[in-house]
Amino acid sequence: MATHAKNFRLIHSLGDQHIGLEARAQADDHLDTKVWLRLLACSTQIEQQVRQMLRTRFATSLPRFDYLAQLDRHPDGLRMNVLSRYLMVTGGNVTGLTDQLVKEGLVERIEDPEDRRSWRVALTDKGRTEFAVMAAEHERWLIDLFKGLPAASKDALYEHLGHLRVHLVQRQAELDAGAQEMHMTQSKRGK
Amino acid sequence: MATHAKNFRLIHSLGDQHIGLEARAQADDHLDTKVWLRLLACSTQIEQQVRQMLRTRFATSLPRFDYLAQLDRHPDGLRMNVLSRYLMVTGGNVTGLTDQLVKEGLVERIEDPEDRRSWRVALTDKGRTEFAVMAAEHERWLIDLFKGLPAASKDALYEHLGHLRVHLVQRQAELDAGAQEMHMTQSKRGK
DNA sequence: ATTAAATCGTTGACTTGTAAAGTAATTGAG
DNA sequence: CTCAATTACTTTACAAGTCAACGATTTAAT
Repeated sequence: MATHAKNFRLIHSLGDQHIGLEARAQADDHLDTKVWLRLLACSTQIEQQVRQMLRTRFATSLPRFDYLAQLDRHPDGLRMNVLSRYLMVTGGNVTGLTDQLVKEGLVERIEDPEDRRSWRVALTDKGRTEFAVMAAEHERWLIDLFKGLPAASKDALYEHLGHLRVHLVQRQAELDAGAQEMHMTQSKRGK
Repeated sequence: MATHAKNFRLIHSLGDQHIGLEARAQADDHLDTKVWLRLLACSTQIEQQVRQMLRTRFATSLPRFDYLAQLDRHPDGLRMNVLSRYLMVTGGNVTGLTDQLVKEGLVERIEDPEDRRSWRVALTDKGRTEFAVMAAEHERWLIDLFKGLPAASKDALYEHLGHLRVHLVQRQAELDAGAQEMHMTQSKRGK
């Protein structure tokens, strides 16, 4: 059957040198590099599928979905500042997304009485309702995507990605601290 | 010391509900969703750092680096078609990147005598030389980034991400086959 | 109390990505 | 052989991200 033949060719190709972004990882690459490329390949592939589904099913995008998801966790709203850190994007980007979502009536900007520079963004009722629908379906997509992967693999991935996450946050903090240190010594040099 | 205090706060916050994109994963989310969000968070975080380094050290970007990396693996060049699949981006995007890299003299378009629709792109000598420098440093960054993560975690990640990758390719093939099937039955409906 | 520095959100110029439509060349069914 | 479908790349319009510079406000050092 055609289906089977195609599957076979694709699966078999995993034994070869070419599997997308990972192609550049070969025997001569360091393990760290190989882990990173494999991580990136998995992430990109899932991302593409989720993006596609959000577009076709809800005429929306992953960044918008992530934005709403963060606000959904914070019924009192978030300062744009904080939101940009959670989303791991720059402030300018959050400004743009906020403009869109406000225009669509899913989100509102609320003045912060304590700091007049600052805005707080929060879901509107409409935003909360629409997000709930999308989130439910989003979860079904993922369950379907992972269906057939052994539970042990999922557990192991969850576990070890957790370690990696902690490690990365630590490294980031070390870097930030180093930059901070450098900045301070530079400031005091004039004394 | 300020450094220590800052580190402590950041690391400690991992026990709380907020660690970036992963914030939206909580107890009520399905394991599959949590694995995905954690994967995405790790991937994004590493990506940001690599992007930053490529920019400050080499005034270039991750997409350009990935593009050159693919060509470096293929001394005879690649059809743009194939390259876009390896990079997991659309053809239009490859056209744009190619234009840039050709203008910068890192890459050349070569006519394909067998198919006049088609181009083959390959590294120039300059491109090959410059890429070698970047690739070496890129690897050092990653080694540094992963330094301190237990080797066992790296191995486990590499292993399990491999399973995930195979699984995703299979699922994708099933989807494609399904779409193909549907397309065929539609075509034959007129018979 | 003054003022320098840091912070908050916005803006603008630019890059990178997508989707959809277009052009040109190739393939294949009848 | 012919013509319809497919394929390869390009183009266009737009979404989403970056960085750097800016005005307004707050913080903090003197």
